[in-house]
Amino acid sequence: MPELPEVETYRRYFSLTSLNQTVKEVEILDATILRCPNLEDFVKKIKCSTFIKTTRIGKYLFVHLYPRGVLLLHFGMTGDIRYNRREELPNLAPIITRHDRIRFYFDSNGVLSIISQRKFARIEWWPSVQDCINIRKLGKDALEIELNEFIEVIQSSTRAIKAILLDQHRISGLGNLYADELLFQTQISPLSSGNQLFTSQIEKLWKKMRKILKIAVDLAADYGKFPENFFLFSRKIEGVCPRCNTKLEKTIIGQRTTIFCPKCQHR
DNA sequence: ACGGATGTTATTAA
DNA sequence: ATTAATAACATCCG
Repeated sequence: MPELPEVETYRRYFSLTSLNQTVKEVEILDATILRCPNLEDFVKKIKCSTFIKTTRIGKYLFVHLYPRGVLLLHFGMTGDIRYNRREELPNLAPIITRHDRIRFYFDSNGVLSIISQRKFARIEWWPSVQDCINIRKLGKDALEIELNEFIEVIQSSTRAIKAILLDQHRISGLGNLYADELLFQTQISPLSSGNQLFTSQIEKLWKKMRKILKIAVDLAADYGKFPENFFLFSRKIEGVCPRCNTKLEKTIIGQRTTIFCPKCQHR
């Protein structure tokens, strides 16, 4: 679900289906994900706008509006988008549409639905992408950050490396699953302090991070198609290390369940 | 029935 | 300023 590769996949889907379309109506099925005090005001900003471009930074998808502003889509723990022709909607099974929260009806006969099962998603209007990044203090995207910046981010912190990787203010895009994947593939303990890692280890992390994310993006974040040596297939609390067969350990870092091999991933 | 889940934010405290 | 711990958000799944 929605870490960087998933959001990039949504972005591509959005671009293929909903770009250069003008919003005729905004349907609010559940306002929770808007976190917006004034729904009318929100609708007014979107209505009659055209979706002209998409940008993704980390787990955030931005949709540029003509004539003004951008729409931020964040999916939280669960979420998706789905495009239909208007006449298809009534015929869709309830299990498909059950968690649709917001719908954009275009002046073509298309409809884009924003799905959020747990309502942890957020949709916000911003004047520009940069305003949003500045105010939310969003870190560089995991596929954009350069090696020297990455080294600086890691080495300037005493925190556990896993907590740094998950901190969207430092690097944006990695979530719990990919952070564990990355640390396993680089054989680095999630408990290692950032400032205690060797530069060579951080360089390895950076290269592997790019590699893993690119593979995932190329496979449209479809786990079923991932290389079979990926850690996520072994990442279970009762699991064993695919490399050495040692029982995997579980701990909590950065408020998130962390699973790693105590033998392969040295501190 | 209860605990946990791929995410973020506010609050509080050290 | 940085870090860490905790709760909250809302729902589904096993």
